[in-house]
Amino acid sequence: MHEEEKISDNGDIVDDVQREEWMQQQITLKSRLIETDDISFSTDNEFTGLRYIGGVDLSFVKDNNNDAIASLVVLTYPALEILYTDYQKVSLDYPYIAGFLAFREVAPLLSLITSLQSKQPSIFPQFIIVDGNGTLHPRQFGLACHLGVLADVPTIGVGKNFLQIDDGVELSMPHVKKVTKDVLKKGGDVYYLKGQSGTVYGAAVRSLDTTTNPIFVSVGHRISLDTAIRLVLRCCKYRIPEPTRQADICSREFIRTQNLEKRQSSS
DNA sequence: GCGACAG
DNA sequence: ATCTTGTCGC
Repeated sequence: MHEEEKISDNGDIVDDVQREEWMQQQITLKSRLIETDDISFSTDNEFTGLRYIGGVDLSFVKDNNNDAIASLVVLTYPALEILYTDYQKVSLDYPYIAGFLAFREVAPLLSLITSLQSKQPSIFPQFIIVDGNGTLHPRQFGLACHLGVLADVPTIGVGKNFLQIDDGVELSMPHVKKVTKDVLKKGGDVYYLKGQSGTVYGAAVRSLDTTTNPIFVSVGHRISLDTAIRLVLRCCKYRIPEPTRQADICSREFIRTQNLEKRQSSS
């Protein structure tokens, strides 16, 4: 019993063949990726014309790796008030594997987006912040890119932890961890994550003066890195930008009420 | 070969 | 991602 496969609770297997196929899909879809501003509002200081911002996230039920709550919220800009929330209980098909997060999470998120599109197109978000990386990825095609391309909507990737990329010591975990603490001294400070090849994958950003740990911002789709960073900073009331923070709160809240119902029905 | 590894 | 209370400080 010696295997290099990852087996999820529902029996699906991810072997080297599957990985290879997924890698090809990422490379193929990447040809459709747009890394420049292709948005319906201005990039001036006020972001004139920007009114609706989306956020997506998944939360998990403890003791169960396959069942999750996917949520989508729409906030107003610049007030950042919640205008719309939707969530869906989903059962995931594949386990989490670094570099292949999209194959686990993209389907339910896409479903929430298309649902909003048909239900209330008038408040459809002008971009969506995704809980996970975009081009800050070994093949420069993380979840935020994947979702952006499939939905054809501008997206920004925001990760809470750094994903190691194989492109020189500059992008090694220890180096980034050190430099990041050294360079990011106040809210709004930015450190570009550039590999030995010269590629800029994304940036470590300090959200606020009051928070030390950076967030990792990268291009998702149809937004340049610098615009993405400016937008994310405008969305930060706390370390995590409001769109994904509210989406996270939304799905956790649902899980909490589910647990309460269980207690009541079993007692 | 061994460890690292978004959520 | 999730398991988890208090606690130190502005």
